[in-house]
Amino acid sequence: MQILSLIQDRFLQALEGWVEDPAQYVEQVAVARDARFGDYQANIAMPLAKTLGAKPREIAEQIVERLQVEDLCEPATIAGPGFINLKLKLNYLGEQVTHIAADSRLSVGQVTPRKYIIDYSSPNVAKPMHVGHIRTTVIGDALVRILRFLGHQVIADNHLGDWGTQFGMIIYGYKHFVDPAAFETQPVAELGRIYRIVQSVIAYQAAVLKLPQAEQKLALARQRRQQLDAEPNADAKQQKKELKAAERSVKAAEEELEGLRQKVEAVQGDSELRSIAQDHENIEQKAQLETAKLHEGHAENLELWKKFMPISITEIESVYDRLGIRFDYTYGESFYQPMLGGVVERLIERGLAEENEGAICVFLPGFDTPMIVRKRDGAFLYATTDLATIEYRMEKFSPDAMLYVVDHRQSEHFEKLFAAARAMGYRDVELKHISFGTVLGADGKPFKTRSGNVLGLDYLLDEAVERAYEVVCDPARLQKAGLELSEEEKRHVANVVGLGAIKYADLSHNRTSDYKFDIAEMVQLEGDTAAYIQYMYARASSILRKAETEVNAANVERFPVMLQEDAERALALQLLQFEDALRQSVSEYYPSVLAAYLYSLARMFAVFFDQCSVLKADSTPLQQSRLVLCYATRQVLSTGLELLGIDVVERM
RNA sequence: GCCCCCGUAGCUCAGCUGGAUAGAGCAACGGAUUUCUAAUCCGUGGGUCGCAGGUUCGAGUCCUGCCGGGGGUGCCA
Repeated sequence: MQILSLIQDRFLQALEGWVEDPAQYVEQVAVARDARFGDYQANIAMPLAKTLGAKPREIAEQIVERLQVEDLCEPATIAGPGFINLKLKLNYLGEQVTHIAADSRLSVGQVTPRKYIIDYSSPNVAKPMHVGHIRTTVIGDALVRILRFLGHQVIADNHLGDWGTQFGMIIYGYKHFVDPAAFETQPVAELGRIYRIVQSVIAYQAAVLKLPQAEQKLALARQRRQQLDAEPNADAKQQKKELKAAERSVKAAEEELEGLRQKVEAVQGDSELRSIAQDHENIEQKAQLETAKLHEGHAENLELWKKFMPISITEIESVYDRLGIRFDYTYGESFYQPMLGGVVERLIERGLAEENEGAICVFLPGFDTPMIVRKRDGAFLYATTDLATIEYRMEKFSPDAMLYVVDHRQSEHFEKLFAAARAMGYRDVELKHISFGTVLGADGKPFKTRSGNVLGLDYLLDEAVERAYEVVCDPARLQKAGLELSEEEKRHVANVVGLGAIKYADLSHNRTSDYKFDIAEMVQLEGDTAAYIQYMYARASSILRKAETEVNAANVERFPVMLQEDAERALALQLLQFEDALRQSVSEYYPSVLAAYLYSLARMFAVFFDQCSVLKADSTPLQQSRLVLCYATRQVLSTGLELLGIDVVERM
């Protein structure tokens, strides 16, 4: 049920043969901004007034005269300068609610299928997953689910970082610091420990080298600021500007210095790390050497890589299992590695790439820096891998679209990548970077612990589930709600609510904005949260369980929907807009549109619940009508949440 | 230097292709409970939509400049 496009079609018919290019005006038909105006509004008389050379209100009258919507709407009204307002008929609304309730697809039509490849999550193997992986994983998963539900063919591809420099670090660490017993019993934890050792020492050694320079930079910045203070410039505006700039560089230098000192302190304050740092000079280069050896096919390193891969992947998969996320393919970087030389050769052959300062570069119009596909030392880069990936995917899957769910910092990379792909001849495929903002901590800076470490994703999920348990399974609350749950059920509910809280907090924000990751807030379970929506689902389920009349998809036709109260009408209208919400959420790939729709639906159900008693309704037909509303709401809520990757429970 | 993104209520954020009096949630205050699960509902207060111009019948939304914040910027991913 695409109610909006249905109404737009009627306007199209009304305008056809009268105005030129009516389609552009029909776009101006939308859901009413304010319910007092009606359900839908058409803002097309004003722009038409100009082209037709008449007064907008007269145009509006003519449109209304030509418009045929008697089967759907009450007579159209004209307001203000020429707004045309429409209100759906009650019996039409009611019939449509019945259709939704009776249909397993909730009256959502099938689209003309396209083939999508969605590239998301893509963690680096052998590095712990952290908060930074939430967005790409959760947004990508939601897009996969929604597109599939609409009838598209979707290939979910996890482009693992399994060939990068982190392996050199682990290989080096394994060769020198492994505790064989620990590796035997707890390989994941031991690899994590090794990785952190090497990473800290690399950061430490780099920091020690940079420290004097950073101190000098700070001193210079302070000096500059003092100078500006002491010698007023004739140009006051210029003076102010320079002073601001000086302030900024002082602040930046202070922060940089502080960061370096923390890295130094992290190692010097730990006797084991301190001695490792002393015994392993230039550990970064040594790790890089191990990476290079791996890439060259060095037997021992390749063996170690093969040994580490399944360990890491098992760990990553355990997180996906918790989150209910599945991929069709996990072709990591290593998969494309044998193709990279060929990609570069083809680029050169076709005149797209050339050597510059020893590197092979693709110069693209509109960019002031080239895309480098082979370094001076012969190594390939991620741009090379990404081009190989596009070639491979086009060859193997010939998709209509490839979406990359990757954070906004890589936008320039994707612009170049797509430009290069176009130059290679891939013109008929939609290539799109689904970029998203940064996850921030309470301080408004990228989410980290005080010590500057990132928190493991597993830990964050545990934390959310634990908090959810405290709130949802608070004994006083359960007693008040009259719920007796076994410990097992409580755990289940906490899990569903906690994981839902994390996913919803992410998905309900516009993906392009940064957002603050605050577990306490998202698991507070009030307001615009997953728990609120899940709660409304549970309440609807509860009513349906208690009702004497069993209402389900197979029998709803027998119970006509009557919409007497405003709350019932508003709920019905919202139910009708489900498909519009789904379509809109994937038109520019914003799952937040669906999240906002579901929250509105849940709110409208709450008002309905408050104002319209179902079990104590005045008559049996009215009760049955309301049961159908509960049933339809319940179905749309659970289906919608499922499309966001969020579960529901029958009682909570 | 150049490029990209952002700036909306005390806080966290919506605001689709320009449309009528800019919306939620949290926090504050006041109401509603012999509850179909009050994690609820109703109400009140709270805004120069960063600033200044411009385009338009109409601008939070589009254009230009400025201020403020963040990110990126040839051999990391």
